[in-house]
Amino acid sequence: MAVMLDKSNPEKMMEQMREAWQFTDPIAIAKDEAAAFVQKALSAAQKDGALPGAEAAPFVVEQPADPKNGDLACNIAMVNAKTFGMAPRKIAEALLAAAPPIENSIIEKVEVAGPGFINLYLAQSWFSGRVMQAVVCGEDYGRTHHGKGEKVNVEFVSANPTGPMHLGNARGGALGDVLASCFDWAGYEVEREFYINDAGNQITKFGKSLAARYLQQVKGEDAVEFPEDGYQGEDIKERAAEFLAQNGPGWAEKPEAELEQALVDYALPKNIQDMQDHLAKYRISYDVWFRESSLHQSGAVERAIDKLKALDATYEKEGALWMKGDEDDKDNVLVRANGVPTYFAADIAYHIDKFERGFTSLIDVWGADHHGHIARMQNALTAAGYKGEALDVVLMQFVKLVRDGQPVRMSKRTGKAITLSDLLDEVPIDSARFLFNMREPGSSIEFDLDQAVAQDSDNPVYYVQYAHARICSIERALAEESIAFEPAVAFGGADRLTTGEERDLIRKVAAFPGVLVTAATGRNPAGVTRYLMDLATGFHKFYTACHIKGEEAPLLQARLALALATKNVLKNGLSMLKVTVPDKM
RNA sequence: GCCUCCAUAGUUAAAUGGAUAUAACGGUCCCCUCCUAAGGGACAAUUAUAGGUUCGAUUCCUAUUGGGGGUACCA
Repeated sequence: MAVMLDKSNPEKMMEQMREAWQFTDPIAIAKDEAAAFVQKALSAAQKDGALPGAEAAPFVVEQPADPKNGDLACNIAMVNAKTFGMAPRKIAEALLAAAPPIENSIIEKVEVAGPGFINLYLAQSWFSGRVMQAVVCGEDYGRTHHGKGEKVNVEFVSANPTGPMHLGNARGGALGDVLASCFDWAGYEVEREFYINDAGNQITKFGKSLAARYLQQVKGEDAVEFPEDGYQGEDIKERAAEFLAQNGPGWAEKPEAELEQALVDYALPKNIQDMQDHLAKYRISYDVWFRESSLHQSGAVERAIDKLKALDATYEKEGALWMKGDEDDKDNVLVRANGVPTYFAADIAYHIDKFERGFTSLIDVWGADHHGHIARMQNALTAAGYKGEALDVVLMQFVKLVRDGQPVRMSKRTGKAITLSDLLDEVPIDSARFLFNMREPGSSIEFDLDQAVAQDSDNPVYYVQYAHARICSIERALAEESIAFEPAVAFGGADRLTTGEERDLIRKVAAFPGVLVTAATGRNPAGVTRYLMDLATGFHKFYTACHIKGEEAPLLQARLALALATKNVLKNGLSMLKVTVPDKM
């Protein structure tokens, strides 16, 4: 990280910094340096006999929750109390006695603390560097090469095209889309995908439901019985009515199968178009819309079944073809006794297709009700000769809508179950996307409508956006006094950023790239929203404690640099969430 | 029954096995002569129960209690 900077030429200096720091995770680098420092101390202490020669247990360097315990802390002494047969504090002291010099390193001070932690304090130059890094890297700040370009497929929403999308799809949409962004920023090559279930049982049921509604509208409500397991929704009636208006009542005389097919051919593209429109309004655009029907047409489903047969993973019983389960997992039907493959069989073929398209990691965002499907999918993929564990399912718990503290089930306007489209009519997109990503996928959400529509600080998204608007406001106030940002002066003055508020904010700014890596690898974008709220808090505290306008040049420029660094992080973070980034509020 | 996820302030939620368990909302107060008070600050309040592993457990293991989900030739 040592860079020879040309301070006489600000442009060149910025370029040099960018080259040195772009796509790096400063916290990860600092941890590595700290670990190397401890490792050297260990070798030296063992060599001169201060510590026994036994092989040391693995240790970690982490960021303490409270900065008064250092910027970084190492637990090596505690984990080796047994291996070395010594008290942790004694081990830590022996290590520090043998430690290499810290001059010209990012470490400023090291001490033994608490039960035997080695606490490391980072040098002011490290803090200054982090401010400048976030400024010069601009809209790329936060991006890393962590994923090394690995191909990741994120499939989410994949709602049935037989009706409108519901609240679970709203959560899945926000979650999957932002998770995909996290992979992108963390250096993976990611594709967003929607799987359209345009084949199989539910389409048959769709056709029968449409036909029954059509015939009811032609012949009268009581003349035709509606199928018991049919789709009850109003949208089915509406589609049937549209078809009737366009094609007349003549279809009532045709064979039922023909009528059903005609209705599906009419309604399915409309429903798919609606889903695409609503998701686009929700700021989601997919790279691939994959049709289940294409797997049946191309023979991929048959090929998948043949493959499993050939590998002896199946057996026949009572006229059906069964897939053998794992020890804990039950056996499942692949091909029904009537010769029709199950959804499960098509899904196996679908995931094999993803592998064959070159993805090494498959992420599926599913509702919690699909939980039982995970193990059998992974087993089936393994049985078919693929890496079953490369399929990673993010299970999402349910959404409960709440207004005035009371659960809401139906829309006031339509009197029907609330759809994604209803929600977006009522709640700002910014709110919805942010709030659905505040909770971890595994915990159920109480989505508070009052909070989501609130235009004040009750709404977390405004709190974060306000921090950005405040920084823009500072820039405007400075511009009125004809003060512009001067990087060289800022860099020179950055060693004055030593107050608690300034240092806390710098630590948070430096954490951004690592937060995105953790969100991607942990499949948990909630880390990003929480981080942004934390960053906004850090900025608001800095804003209250440290003035910019009116200070003398070096300090003013250094603090302005910190504000601009924060602005870049807020902007990049909110953009990832596809939340708007206002200059003024 | 079996499988699985969950249980933390009044409420909703944080905490890669670490130091005094952290925030928001709600409650009671305080701060605009100052770059936006959509902000900042103070106070009170929490790990379901019983064991175990560990130098150290909200976190891991076992049991119990209480919730969600699954357990179809549905998707």
